[in-house]
Amino acid sequence: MIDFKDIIAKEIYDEAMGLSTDEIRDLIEIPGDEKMGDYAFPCFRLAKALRKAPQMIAADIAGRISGNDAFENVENVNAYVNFFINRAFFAGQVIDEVEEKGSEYGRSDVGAGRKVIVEYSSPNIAKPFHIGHIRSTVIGNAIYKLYDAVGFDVIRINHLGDYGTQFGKMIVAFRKWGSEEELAKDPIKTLLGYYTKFHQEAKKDPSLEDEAREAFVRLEAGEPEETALWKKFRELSLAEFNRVYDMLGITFDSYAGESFYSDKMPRFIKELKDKGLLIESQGAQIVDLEKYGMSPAMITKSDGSSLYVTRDIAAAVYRKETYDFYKCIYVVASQQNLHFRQWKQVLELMGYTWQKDCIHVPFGLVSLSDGDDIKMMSTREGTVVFLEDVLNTAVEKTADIMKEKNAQGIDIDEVSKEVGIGAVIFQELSNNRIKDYTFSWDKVLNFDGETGPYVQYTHARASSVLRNASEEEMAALRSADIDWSYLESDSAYTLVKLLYRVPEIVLEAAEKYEPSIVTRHLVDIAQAFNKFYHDEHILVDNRDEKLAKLALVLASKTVIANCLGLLGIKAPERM
RNA sequence: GCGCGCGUAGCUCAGUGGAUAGAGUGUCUCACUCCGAAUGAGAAGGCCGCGGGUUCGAUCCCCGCCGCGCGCACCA
Repeated sequence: MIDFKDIIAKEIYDEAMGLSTDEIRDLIEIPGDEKMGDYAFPCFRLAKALRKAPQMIAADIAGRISGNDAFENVENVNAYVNFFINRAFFAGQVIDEVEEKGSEYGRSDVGAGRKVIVEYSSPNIAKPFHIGHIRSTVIGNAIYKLYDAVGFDVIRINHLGDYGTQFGKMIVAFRKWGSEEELAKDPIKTLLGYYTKFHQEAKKDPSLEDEAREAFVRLEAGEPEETALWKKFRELSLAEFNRVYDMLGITFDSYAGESFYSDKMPRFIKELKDKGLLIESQGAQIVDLEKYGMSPAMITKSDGSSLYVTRDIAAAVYRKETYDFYKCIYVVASQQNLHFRQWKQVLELMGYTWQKDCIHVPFGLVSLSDGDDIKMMSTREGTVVFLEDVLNTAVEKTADIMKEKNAQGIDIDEVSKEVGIGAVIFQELSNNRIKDYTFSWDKVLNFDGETGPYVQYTHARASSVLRNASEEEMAALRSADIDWSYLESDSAYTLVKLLYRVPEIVLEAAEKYEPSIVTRHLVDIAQAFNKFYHDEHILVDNRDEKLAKLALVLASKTVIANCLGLLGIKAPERM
């Protein structure tokens, strides 16, 4: 694919500037306003070296460059040299490339031969899969797809929260108030009920907390009764989680959660002791991190049982030894920033220099609106919105809209799932992941404007246009020489430029662990396509013009589908 | 109190050390005898939290405030 920045940098290069072509390349900008050209080179930085006003330098450079096929015009405006691309030439280059690569367009192989682990979703067993969990699940899945797209070998791990004192609580609660029949009917809601009750009762009778810790100690020691209960909770929960994962189209390579590491911890506790890092404090074993401005990392509690950090240390080393990863990415809420800093510091102190390849990818908090108040979701308080309910409601609403619009010849059951669930995923991936947000039914069920359904609609619309072309014309798109000069309009050109940038957008999104970069670009493409669609008639009588425009429609459809795929969203042909 | 993050249009959010700071939504208009109106066009809406500093140039980088959120050893 043609690289304009490269061409421009070589044209601009002059020894007296004191800049390498790479440095020049980095200075090249894409102006916000199309009237300023497609690429622009600001000359402010050269003023000192050349001892000339930036405006003069720009004029000199613009005057020097001429006769390059890639550009229609090069001119200077104030201190900028503005480059105008030869539109027909450019459209041909981009559309041919998309046509040739098809579903591979946007992908690359920069990560070839290297392994990346993405840990995401990681819900707590025996607790509801609520709207807060959508973040790690959907962002993590998109990051997996992005890394896969740029060529890495990706291992997806669902680090289930299937261990810890909370299971002591659950076991105690079940023994005191539980019943098998209730549990079988609606496992998670029932378990949540026990859990909530435990916390209510524990306020009155604090000895319950001790009882719970004791139960967890017995679980960790492998006592049969506690282990059997724990296994039951885990199986019932996983079955429910899988229902949601199926709806979202998400799978994992490993469900090795916290419990998986329970028998791997003694080695590290010994190692910490041998390395002189472990100190006893109030009966517990800790690593002092005061030097690093952090509170201590607790490795074992005074009753000898393990903690989160301990299990994460074991998990990290196990993964390094098992997979020899290039990067291990943890998609976990920003609330746990301190935990990850502590944990990385402990690994560093243990001499594991690869801890630098462990990357915490944080995201903001989801809260609930409660009248005028905004509050956190709390499993303990029982104030949660279930993700499954959100997905189902979105699907129902989509089906209603489709019926309203008299969708005929369309499988409403199938498509309403693709669109409804796509809407929820898209919404989740729209903003920078670090932003907090308040869950709102109105927002998640809005399908107008910058939304998933809008992008999918654009895809369906493009598909519809292509259905109106004859088989012979569709075949001609692949074989015939196309006259790209029919794609020189502003709206066609804006669209072509956005298609062109997709591979670099995908790479940037992967490097920044930021799927919203793709989401935003996708919206831009959809907007540009719709503008093109309104501005110009595609199925015109002139065969050459029709073929050129159809080729652009086909390329747009391909790119939209590819990008939706990267986000884990389907691209329906009709809706 | 300390640490981390956030603060841009009424609301939800993009954005970059550079040209006149952009979308969506909401409000008010306009466009379906025409390839899909879940669409497009237009109007209106801004001390880019406040004050310093660095720079030829700061919404962006640095420092200090203010506001909000999260976190700060026997939860995860």
